[in-house]
Amino acid sequence: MKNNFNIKNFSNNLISYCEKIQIKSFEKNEIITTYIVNRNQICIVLEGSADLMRYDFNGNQMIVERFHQFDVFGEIFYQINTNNELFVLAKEKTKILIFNYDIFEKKCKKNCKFHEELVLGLPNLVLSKVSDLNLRIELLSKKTIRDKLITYFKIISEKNFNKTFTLPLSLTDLADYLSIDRSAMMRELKTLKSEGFIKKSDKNKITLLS
Amino acid sequence: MKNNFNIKNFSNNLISYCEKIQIKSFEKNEIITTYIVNRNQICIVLEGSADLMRYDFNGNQMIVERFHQFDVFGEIFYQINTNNELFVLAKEKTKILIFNYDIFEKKCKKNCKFHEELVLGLPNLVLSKVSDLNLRIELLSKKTIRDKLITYFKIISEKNFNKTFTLPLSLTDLADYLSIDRSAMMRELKTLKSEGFIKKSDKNKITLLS
DNA sequence: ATTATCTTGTTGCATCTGCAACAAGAATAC
DNA sequence: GTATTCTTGTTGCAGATGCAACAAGATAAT
Repeated sequence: MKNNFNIKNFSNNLISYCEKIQIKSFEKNEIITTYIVNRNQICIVLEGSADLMRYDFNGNQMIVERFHQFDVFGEIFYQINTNNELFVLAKEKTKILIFNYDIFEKKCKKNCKFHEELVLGLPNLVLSKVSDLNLRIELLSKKTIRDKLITYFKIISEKNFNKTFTLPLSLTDLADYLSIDRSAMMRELKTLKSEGFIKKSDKNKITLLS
Repeated sequence: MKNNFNIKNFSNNLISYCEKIQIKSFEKNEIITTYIVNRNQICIVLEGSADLMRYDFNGNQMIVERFHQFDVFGEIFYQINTNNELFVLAKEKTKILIFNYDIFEKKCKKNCKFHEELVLGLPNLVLSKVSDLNLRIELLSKKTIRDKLITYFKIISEKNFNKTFTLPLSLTDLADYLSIDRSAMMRELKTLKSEGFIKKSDKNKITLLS
């Protein structure tokens, strides 16, 4: 976006550690962090993926949010405590960049370039996080499954500059993302297909026709 | 939150203008900004309120987001262009702080304190924006109107440290915020009342009983 | 003071959607 | 190579929800 910070290069070039920034590795199903203790912690996924999980008041466990490479997360983004237990679970072997929000205010002793780059680069990551959240809100705000799907497909299609595209999510995950029942989604998908709005080749390859 | 930047004091003390930061006033129904031209513009509501509006593909106009005092907005938060025309409309007499994202990189000529404070303070505003968005996503993700309402009430109640609270929104606006049909919401409200989950005195005063 | 507008409140109805339950194919683990 | 898990696909059904339409009270505008 606006400046040329690139988290990928950044993490690749990370040789000499900054004392305020850690990189930790997690095995599948390990807890990366809980959202009770680490109020000011910010994390960035370097490799792998993780789920933010909640035990809600009925005791069911659900996925609140999914984090993939270069996503930013942390309790600092969840100021309002809904009394739910939130924690982040590694979905696979995962590498996480961990630091505290105070890196904005306090320079590290070495005054390292690494630290400085992160401070400059983080805003962009947060901005793109906001964008993602806004996008999801747009989708969740649509009242029907049909509208959710059509809007989602349009966006993916525009992103790929192509009417035909492979979904970046499994259909199961897509239903979760749109917060709709999977079977109801499959039904609507079938209707959209039969009405000629979309074509569905393979499993997750879709062509917008309208 | 983490540092003691306070946008309220900040804007009150704004006497000598920074060349990179503007304050503009708008009358009711004036267009504050469009989301086509001003890609890197960031705005903060100082007084009044405004709506982010969209003309969607069916031609209907709808409110995408509502901004109140000290809310941050701008096209920069909407990276993915859905080909919709987005613009921000003043709902009343409104005062807006306007600047460009590049204030992060480029200091102004005067090197003024004002500029510096904003750069330090903006991250907090954005973080609380992210919090708000996450909260809304949590609500929108609930599958039933009942769950949306109960979760919303719990949050407001916890925020106010009180089982009894006055809704910060009109019921009409609440339905919009939760993206549900108002009449269906009224129906559910009545059910919740009759089942003893809530008490509803006045119009917008609610007591959680469960 | 009198409109005009906005908000709350209600109902009937059609249909959309979640849920449960199941089956088959694909991918992964051991 | 076989078992296990995950994903896609399908259906019936009951209940939830959106929509349309209306009425009355509250606010705001002139």
